[in-house]
Amino acid sequence: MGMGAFGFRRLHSNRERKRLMGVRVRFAPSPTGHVHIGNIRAALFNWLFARHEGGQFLLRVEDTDRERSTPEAIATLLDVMQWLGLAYDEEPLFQTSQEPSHCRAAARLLEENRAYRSAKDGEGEAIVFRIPWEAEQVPGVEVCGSAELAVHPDEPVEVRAEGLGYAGVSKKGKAVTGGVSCLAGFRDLEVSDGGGRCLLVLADVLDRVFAGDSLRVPGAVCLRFTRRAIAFTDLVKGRLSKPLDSMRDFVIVRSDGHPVFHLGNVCDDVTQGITHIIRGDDHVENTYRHLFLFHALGAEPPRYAHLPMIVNAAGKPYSKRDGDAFVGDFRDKGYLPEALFNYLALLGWNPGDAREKMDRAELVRAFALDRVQQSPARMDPRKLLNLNGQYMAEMDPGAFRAGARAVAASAPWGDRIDEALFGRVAALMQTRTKVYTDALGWGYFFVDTPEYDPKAVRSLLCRTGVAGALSALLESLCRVDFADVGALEQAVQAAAGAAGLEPGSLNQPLRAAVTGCTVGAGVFETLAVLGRKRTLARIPHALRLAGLVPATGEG
RNA sequence: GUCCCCAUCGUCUAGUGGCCUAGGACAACGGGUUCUCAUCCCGUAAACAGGGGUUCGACUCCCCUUGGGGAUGCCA
Repeated sequence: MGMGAFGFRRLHSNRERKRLMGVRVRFAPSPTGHVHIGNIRAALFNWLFARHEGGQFLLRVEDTDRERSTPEAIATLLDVMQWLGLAYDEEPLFQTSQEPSHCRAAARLLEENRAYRSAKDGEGEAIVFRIPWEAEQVPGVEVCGSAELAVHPDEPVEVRAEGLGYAGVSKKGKAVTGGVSCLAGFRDLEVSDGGGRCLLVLADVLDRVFAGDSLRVPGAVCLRFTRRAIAFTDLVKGRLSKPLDSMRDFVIVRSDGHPVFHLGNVCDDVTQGITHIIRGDDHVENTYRHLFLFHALGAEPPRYAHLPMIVNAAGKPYSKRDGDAFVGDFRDKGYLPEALFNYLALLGWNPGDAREKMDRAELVRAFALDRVQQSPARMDPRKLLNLNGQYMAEMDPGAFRAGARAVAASAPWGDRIDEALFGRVAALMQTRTKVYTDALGWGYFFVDTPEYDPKAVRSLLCRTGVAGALSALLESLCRVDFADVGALEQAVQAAAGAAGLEPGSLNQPLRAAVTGCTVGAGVFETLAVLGRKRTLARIPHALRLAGLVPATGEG
């Protein structure tokens, strides 16, 4: 509350802090294939969270896998995001452009002795990040108490700066060689043999070991140490932790000089000022490591929210190789982005009430990470189809027509579409359409002779009295106004009545005769759209097909 | 092997110790409305993985088992 410069500075820094604390999230796909449903769902949750919080949603293209990253994959990624309405703020950051900065960070870590060079398998020297021995300085690291680990005496315990190597004991008493565990996992370590004699006290040799010495301790059966763990509170899973003795130092720069994912990812999160990381829970293991990296880089780690995976019909998580889960395929199959968006939002999240059909604004308003599910979800194509049908039924007729028209263009009859007629058909079919590709079945409106379903022809047209009634109907239809649905209905009912048929019982046979199939919009509306010419031509054609009147030259 | 995570109808889910005789949605099935289909309406079937605790009381808390997934890469 002071005055003058001090007060002003305070105000300024508060504003500055507020700017820095505004929510900034990112979607960080690697463009190595088609974006699948699981990825895009993560993007969507990031987007919803950012919009709900009034924050920023950033895009980062993690294209450091130069072998497999392609410009095409980047293009489809952007395309699909735009289609789904996942607009990002600021310019996308391409990770490869950050490589110099990643390398500088690695150099600094090396200088500060937080990382070291290591040659392995004759691959040259990579830079490896060390889980710090002084781990307690890292927020989230806690002491769990003393721990004991049985080791197999046949294999020596190896102590090196890179970590502790030892063989565990399997249930059957065999030696199981694990990898090397980071030294930081074994505070106060004492190695002892079967007689309980202490073979080694780590503290006594620590300086030597970090200086490069490596020790082999044969005949050990027990490791006694103080266990430490790294913990964090996940916004969806709650408190998560992992003991350090189950971790190992990890490579941050390959021997070819290129930084690896862990370094790049963390550096970019720092430079982009990311406040919340929302990603698939296949990343929780990475988080434990990244927490150490953030600290070593002198940065505050972001909050984390790990989303459960979306699994396929077989119950397996979607992978980049699962072609069938490519988001773009849903567009091609005739789904509406709004519907897919809505459906995906409900996969692993719910608003806490019975609402399901929710538009974007509603989802943004309702979205909260604490209502995200902890268990994996399986995609249900039938529910998506149902939801899509709801959206289609309610959408703007002009938009529906345009969408259906685009799909119809790829039909065999797509090059013979009368636009005015198409408009009438679309209006007629909209409420009963589930996906745009349903329009592929509208061909009978646009071709001279539709394809007839033989079963329908047989079962409907061969009924007693039907052939006669249809022939009689042919006469009266010559005089009916086809624009008058009521008049059409009257004519059909009259023909049925005259033939001694139940009212309405001529409807399905008539439908089969003029459309070739058994389902569709109301038969009189269909007739009206079809028009007199095609109706009059098709009825006798169908009767001939059914063998009810003699063929007259044409097949 | 080790470590981490997860577990309610076929599927998505509600449920935060008594309101649960476990609710909803999609799908399924039956019925009604309608000329068919879709819509709409009514109804039926369908789940707390198993075992131990804790508690007066457990779907809810703890432990174990089982099952699933992830990590354990100089992939991201």
